[in-house]
Amino acid sequence: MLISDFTVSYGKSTRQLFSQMLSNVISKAYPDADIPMEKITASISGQKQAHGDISSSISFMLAKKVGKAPKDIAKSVAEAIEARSPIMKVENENGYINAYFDVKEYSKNVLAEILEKEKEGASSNLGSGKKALVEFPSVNPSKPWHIGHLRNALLGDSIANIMERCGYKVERDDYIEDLGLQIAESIWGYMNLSDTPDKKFDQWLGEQYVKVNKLMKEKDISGEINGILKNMENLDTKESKLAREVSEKCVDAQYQTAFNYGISHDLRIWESDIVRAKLLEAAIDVGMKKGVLHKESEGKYAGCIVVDLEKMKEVEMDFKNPAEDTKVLIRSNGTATYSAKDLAFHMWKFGLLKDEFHYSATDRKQRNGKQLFTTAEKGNEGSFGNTDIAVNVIGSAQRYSQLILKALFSLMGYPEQAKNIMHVAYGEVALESGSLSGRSGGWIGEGKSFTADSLMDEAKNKVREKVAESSRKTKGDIDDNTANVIAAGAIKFEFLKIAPEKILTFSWDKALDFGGNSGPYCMYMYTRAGRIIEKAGIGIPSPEKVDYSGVDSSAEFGLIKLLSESSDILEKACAEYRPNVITDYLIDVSSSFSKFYETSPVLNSGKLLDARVTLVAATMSVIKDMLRLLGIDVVDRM
RNA sequence: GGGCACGUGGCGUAAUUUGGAUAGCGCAUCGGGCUUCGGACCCGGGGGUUGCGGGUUCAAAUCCCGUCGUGCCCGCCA
Repeated sequence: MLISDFTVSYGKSTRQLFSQMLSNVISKAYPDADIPMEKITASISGQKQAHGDISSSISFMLAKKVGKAPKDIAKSVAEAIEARSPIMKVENENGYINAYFDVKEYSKNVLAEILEKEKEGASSNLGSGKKALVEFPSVNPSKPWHIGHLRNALLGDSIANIMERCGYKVERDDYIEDLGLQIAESIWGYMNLSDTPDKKFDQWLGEQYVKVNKLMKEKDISGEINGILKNMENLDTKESKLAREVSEKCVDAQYQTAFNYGISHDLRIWESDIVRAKLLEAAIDVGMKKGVLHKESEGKYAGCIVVDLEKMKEVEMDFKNPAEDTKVLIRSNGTATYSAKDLAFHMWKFGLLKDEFHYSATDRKQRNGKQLFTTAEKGNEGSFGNTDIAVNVIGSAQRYSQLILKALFSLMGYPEQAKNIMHVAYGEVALESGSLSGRSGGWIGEGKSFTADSLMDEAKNKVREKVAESSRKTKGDIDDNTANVIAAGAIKFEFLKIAPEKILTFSWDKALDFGGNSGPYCMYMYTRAGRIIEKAGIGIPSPEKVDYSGVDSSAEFGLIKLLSESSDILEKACAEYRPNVITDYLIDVSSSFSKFYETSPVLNSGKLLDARVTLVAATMSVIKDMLRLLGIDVVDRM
């Protein structure tokens, strides 16, 4: 039987085997205890510990039920268990039941599995048969991406990668709000300031936007801007056409940044096309017909279409926030609030409204090689939307509005969809001093600006510096593409290793520190490993034929056990929408590998050569694979 | 006023969702290691009452109650 015939990874199947062994003994010895299988499985701790290779704390739970001491239970259970490969023996210690692996057998199977599935990498069927639509970063088309937008985009991109690997059919969408006030202000500047674009368009536009906002404080131009805003909403006006044109130029410039970072999308969705497709009217219509929304005839909200928040409390338990009991969806002047637009957009996402979009393919190059589509005035039908899960990568500041959205879905009779709106609420990116405000231009900074572009430039400079100072063998030379890959890897890792919900306080020193727990550290271990394989000059032995009986050092077997967890790590990262699960694992694997090669020579290891070369190859495969999930490439030399 | 999130050595963080054996790692600091598979590395030392106070439990960073601090949110802004 091939390793790849296992439906779950070898590491996981070994743990399942242990659960089963425990369950068999326990159900016989303590038939009245009624311990469900899940409890047994949950009692088994991971492989990164000193007591046995895996261990269970189930005796403590049993102790209460059967009125015996945990130690005695553990002893009797451990003695009753019949070992089955790869679990070689089971012992009790302080009430815990510890299993020990057959090192030879376990090593062979783990490495064989990794090398057999080299191309596929870690895998899971968590999402098979389901579609997930991941929306990110949905930046206003009036400025360049700053480091806050970058955090959003990196989270979105890697979550999309992770879900894709878990079997979801993934669509990556970017929602572009080209009809908002910010754009009206930009357009005013575009029409009234005599500047001409002399740099990357998003940068130029963003700086101009800040100028307009300064000007607004000096003289009253808000009337003119409101006039532009109003005209923009009518799609036939020259203001509207200009807004779309300027926005497109800006988004194209933003996507140059995305390209440099290796972030890709499937579809751009324009707010003006949502208006064109009349999604909003359709959504409000549904809401009215279902009696969820109604038009107020008197009082404070006379003339508005609103939803009663008291009703929402019935469907959404967490909904305790609002000070008022009414939420406006359509203003008395007929324009839509953010919540209304969000409702319509999400109904489209779930295929609850007829898809009236026109789609057209762009010729924009993407790093993933896939074609980027856009909604457009004219175009074809497409197979977008119709998702099972909507993953929204949006700042935690918008928790409340995301909650309203979910509650609206519940009220309108879509409880399943409400449950499947996943808000990946990430903490803001803060500066050590000041804020990243777009309006006041905090992102421009003093000296270095806090844009994704300038971060990349700084990181590339740092990479070149590092190469020049430390490398004896690469002659201090590095091509631009390699510098880009390393710089992007460093930045991505740095951002993704912080748990999403935490505030990320940006500092140049930290961002450009390539030592310790960093992307370059993992990449470096990969290149070192590559050189070892190269020098060994025996290719990669077939794991089936390798003799692992010499594997005994804890560093070596520890690494092998760690490698066997990659699919579980993938699944955990996916279920929790937390790429930092993967960065942590990568640090573990990389430092484990580092310890291994410091202590265990490969090239002069005699009989162990085949086994160790195989281990090095498998480690490379896992590092590369996990980095790929984060959107990070490896390099051969650095 | 109400809601949500966060609080872990000097600094940055992991483990909290699913309670388990000695709270893991990086930076900084002190001391070691390149004629031995590339030093963006490794080894060792010092540094923690996991904000505080209670409670539950054989077992609490983790669960419950209270409290303090920080941030965000509660609009006919988006």
